[in-house]
Amino acid sequence: MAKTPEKPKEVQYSPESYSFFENVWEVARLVPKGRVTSYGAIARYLGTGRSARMVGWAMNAVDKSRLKVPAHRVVNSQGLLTGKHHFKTPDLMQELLEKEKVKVKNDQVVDFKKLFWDPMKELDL
DNA sequence: ATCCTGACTTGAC
DNA sequence: GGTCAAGCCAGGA
Repeated sequence: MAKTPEKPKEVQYSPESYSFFENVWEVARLVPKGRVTSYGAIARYLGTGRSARMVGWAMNAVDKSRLKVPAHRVVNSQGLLTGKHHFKTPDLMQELLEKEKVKVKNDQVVDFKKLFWDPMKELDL
């Protein structure tokens, strides 16, 4: 299957699943070393579907929550380090990735497709 | 309360 | 391969 067109299904935005941010952090923390994932993948895994922006927002909240989340392993669907500018230093994200043997060229993850870690595929396997 | 912005994604042109 | 516009929801002014 190439891909699923779409199917938002029911968005579980119940008071119970209000821990959206926590879920994001949890999933992000599950990303293996040397792998990367995308905001949309996490969002979809959580069932939010198109609200991938909130994932990024959750990352911003990470710093506030003092939780240890490898935000550098989360990039956009293109494999571009869009969030690098929000790190302590703009180059920190790339350095962290390179430290994990992830090659980054021109703010873009090399072999992103290969290193891509899909929570839905890996966790729901 | 409204309005604007944003670490995004996808479809259409 | 590009660019443009719309959908998404939470926070800050």
